[in-house]
Amino acid sequence: MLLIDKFSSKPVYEQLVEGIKRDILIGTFAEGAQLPSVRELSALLSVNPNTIQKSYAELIRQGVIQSAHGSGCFVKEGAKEILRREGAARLEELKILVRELHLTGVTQEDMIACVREATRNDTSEGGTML
Amino acid sequence: MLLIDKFSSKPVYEQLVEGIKRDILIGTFAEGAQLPSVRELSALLSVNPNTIQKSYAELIRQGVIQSAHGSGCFVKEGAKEILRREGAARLEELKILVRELHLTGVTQEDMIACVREATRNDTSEGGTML
DNA sequence: CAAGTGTACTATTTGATATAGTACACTTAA
DNA sequence: TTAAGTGTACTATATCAAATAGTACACTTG
Repeated sequence: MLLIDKFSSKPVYEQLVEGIKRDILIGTFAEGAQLPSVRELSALLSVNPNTIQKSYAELIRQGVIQSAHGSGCFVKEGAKEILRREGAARLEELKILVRELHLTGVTQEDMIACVREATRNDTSEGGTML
Repeated sequence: MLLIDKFSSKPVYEQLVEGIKRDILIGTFAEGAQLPSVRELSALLSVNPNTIQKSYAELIRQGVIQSAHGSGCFVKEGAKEILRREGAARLEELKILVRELHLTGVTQEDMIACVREATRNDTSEGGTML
């Protein structure tokens, strides 16, 4: 489900980090599962191996995955819980956006309706790539 | 109320554009009012004049302000209406963020509560700078 | 005329991003 | 033991956006 938007303003390595996190949350990559190797993912996405490695290093730094030197990278046990806490912290982002929209005249009702609609269980909506 | 975060990942000129828009919405800069001159704002914010000009040019492009060659830049009549329409279009951003947070386990209720709280008429909360 | 406006240049610097290529240490399975 | 596949660590290079610096010109206002 991993998809890279070559034309996005967001750096590729960042898209990868977010995409893999999403795939962990929705179960595409289960806890304990092995991730694609640096070279494999590089070839699959036509992205430089160094860029893939940078993404993996960032995920390791964040405690979401771990690497076993000669064997591969794996999703850490407890990764989903970490990502959930992270999401809770991002409520602040939501608050800021809501304040901005409110300034422009978007009503509370419109925004609540938007939240309701977005939290319907739509099975669609993409992961990242792979 | 204009504030520039020198360490933000967002470019200074972009912060300026957003900040001035916010100041127009909250009335710090009324429609028809004259904006600070390029050189004045440059000195005030310790930002290069070229950067200020880039921001003004962008605001002109968006139809929010207009310039009178030797006399200054002014907020266009109808600017607030333009910004309101823009805000309505940004509901899509809200939807995307809500979906992301929902994935991480943040509940619909939590987010609705967040919307309610953020749309309380708090007089605080800053503009941009100046 | 003088001071203050916007505007248009060119040049330079800086930092992040990404690519390219090579090399080494480790693990796993044949 | 060997070979192939892992992660990891380098150096070098290219590119691009962003920002600064400096200069110059046309216009408006008093």
